[in-house]
Amino acid sequence: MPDLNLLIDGVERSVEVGTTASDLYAEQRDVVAVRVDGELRDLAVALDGVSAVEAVTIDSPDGLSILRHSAAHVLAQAVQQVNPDAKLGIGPPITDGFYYDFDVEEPFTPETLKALEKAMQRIIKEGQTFRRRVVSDDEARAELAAEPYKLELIGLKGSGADASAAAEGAGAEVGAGELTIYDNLRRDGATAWKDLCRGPHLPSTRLIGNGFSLMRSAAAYWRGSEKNPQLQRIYGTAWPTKDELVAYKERLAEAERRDHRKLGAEMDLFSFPEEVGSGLPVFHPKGATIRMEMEDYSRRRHIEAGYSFVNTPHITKAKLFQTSRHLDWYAEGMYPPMHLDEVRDADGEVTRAGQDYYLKPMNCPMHNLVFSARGRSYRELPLRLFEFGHVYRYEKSGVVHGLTRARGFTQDDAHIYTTREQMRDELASLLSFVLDLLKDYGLDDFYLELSTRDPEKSVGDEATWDEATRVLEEVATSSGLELVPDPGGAAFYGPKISVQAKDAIGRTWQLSTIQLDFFEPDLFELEYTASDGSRQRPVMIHRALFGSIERFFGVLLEHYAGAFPPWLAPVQVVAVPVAEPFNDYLADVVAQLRAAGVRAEVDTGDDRFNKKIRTATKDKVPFVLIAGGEDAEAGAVSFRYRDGTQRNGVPVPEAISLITDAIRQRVQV
RNA sequence: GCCGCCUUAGCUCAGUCGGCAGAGCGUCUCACUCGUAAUGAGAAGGUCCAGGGUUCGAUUCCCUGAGGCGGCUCCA
Repeated sequence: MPDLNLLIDGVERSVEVGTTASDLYAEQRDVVAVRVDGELRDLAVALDGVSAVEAVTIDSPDGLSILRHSAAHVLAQAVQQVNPDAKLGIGPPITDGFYYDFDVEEPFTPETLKALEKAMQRIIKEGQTFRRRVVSDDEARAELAAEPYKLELIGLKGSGADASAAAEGAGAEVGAGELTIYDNLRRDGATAWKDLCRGPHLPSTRLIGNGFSLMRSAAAYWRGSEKNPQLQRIYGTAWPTKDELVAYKERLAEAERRDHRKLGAEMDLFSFPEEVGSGLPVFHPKGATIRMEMEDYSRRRHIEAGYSFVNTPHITKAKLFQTSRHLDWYAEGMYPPMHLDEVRDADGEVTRAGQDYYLKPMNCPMHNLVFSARGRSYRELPLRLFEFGHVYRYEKSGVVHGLTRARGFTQDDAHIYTTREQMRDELASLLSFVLDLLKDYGLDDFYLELSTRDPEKSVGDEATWDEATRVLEEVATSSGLELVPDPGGAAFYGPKISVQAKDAIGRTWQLSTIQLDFFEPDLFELEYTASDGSRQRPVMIHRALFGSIERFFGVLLEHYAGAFPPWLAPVQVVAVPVAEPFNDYLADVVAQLRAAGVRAEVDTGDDRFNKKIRTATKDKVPFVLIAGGEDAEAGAVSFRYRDGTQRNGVPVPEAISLITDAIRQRVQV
């Protein structure tokens, strides 16, 4: 009696009434769930009344999320096994893994994580099944009376609010439609554990197998607000196979090897002296050399693109940041003021009022003052003011992170003043300028993000925001790159496009930002004289390309894993004599290289030849030049590259032009 | 800022159940050293993050602070 007709993986078929998806895919072990009429469901779902069903395999994005979400449930079961007093928060899948939040008396330790992993292993081996059960709000409240956080989630859902908006990850618990509880059933049918959950889940815990691992514990605010209590979060990862787990851990290890903080110390590039202060880097000679090259090339390109260079102080009176509204909006992100010039008499009475000076967190107010230093004509626009401007932001102590989140850093900051008519063309050419320049530093995989207005945190009228947003969107779209929306991500004064770049190991970094600003020109009453003699207000574009030089330095350091292309490498050539008698021969070659502007050194130390090769290789020097008797007699040198390949007997003049060409063309070797 | 962990030689890390502090690498010295990733020997190097407390005695235990790490919140 084949009386159900439906599309199965796109093929029209007939099945008996009462057939479930797991009947359908009984032979396919990698199918862990199904999409019925577009909705993800457990394999146990009956197909009555269904018009289309598709398999969800464990290695698909949906399948991986289901695997990880089920692993989170197993973790929670394990935690409550070990500690029955632990209260459950939420436990969603995330990129590469999952987490689960718990309210517990004592935070988790690495030892408890190990014990929990063992407990999870036992649950997995039991082969528990996940059973979905629809409950009413009241039933759920009764069953979960001992779980205060779950009750709160039920309340949120009841209030009609979007649960996923109310708490990141909460959507995985209560979803939008009916409320469901998932029971974990032992093989004898007994309920081992249960959790409020939208599902779907794996058919059996066995599928989590050997591919999971608990990674770390940390505190996290309940429902993501620092006003709420902190729960203890356990992060884990889960993969369909052990091999994939191992590969994932290897990716993490590779990222750790490339960590710019580690490479920065190893390669003697920069440090954060405790005596200076948290988040305030100092650059050592080699690091400063890389910076210099980064900046010099950028300067040259900016000159070619018609920018004017300015220089402004690091510190200014409070008035300037009152005008710019920074003190209204970001005072807590700024270093506290220095109160200067106050005079008191013998009684301690103020006889001359002092005033507050602030370290600058942004350069734009200063650049506005350059604009308004004299009358401006439409003929000067677009006026592009550029500065490597050092700024200071008082980042919270817990967020400071190497060069990527520092308290003092240098923006490659430009402010472009245009007419409204010029704005669109200027933005389009600006975006291609930005992308071209980033490519020259070795990054070439980009996407764009469009950050739009946050009504809670913005100045100005909606119509102006709409216009600005529309123009940015058009420019971004016409670049042909992928455009990802970032609603509410804009600064208070205008929407922005940000360029996200992927590095050598696939991580994305937010680099350049291009920000439209219709409001600061008002605040500073900026004006130019138009062709008809009227006074007009310019539009302002904020633009940082590296974002911060320090941060971009860190990104490049990790991207290249320290092996910079020759033009950026702090030491471009190390000359290694085969034995001491050839020191002078190589000193002469190095002198010629230096005369050609190459950063070259001879290793005249006491180490033996092989050790010198090893040292140069570990220092990631792009060109190692070797000479012994053969080379010296032929007036030649031999190249050894970082990967161990050789090019022997190259005549010195040819070697020099080979090196200088590679530097000039900014190629990697 | 919040939670947890950490801070010992220039670097990476041992160690001391409270009793004069250790290794490898690096540095320095001497000898050795002619073809592509570690020659050997010796030496120097420490307020065991800082301040306070407990103790006959603190690098070790307790408190406070600084700095770092992993998250959370934040990131103009």
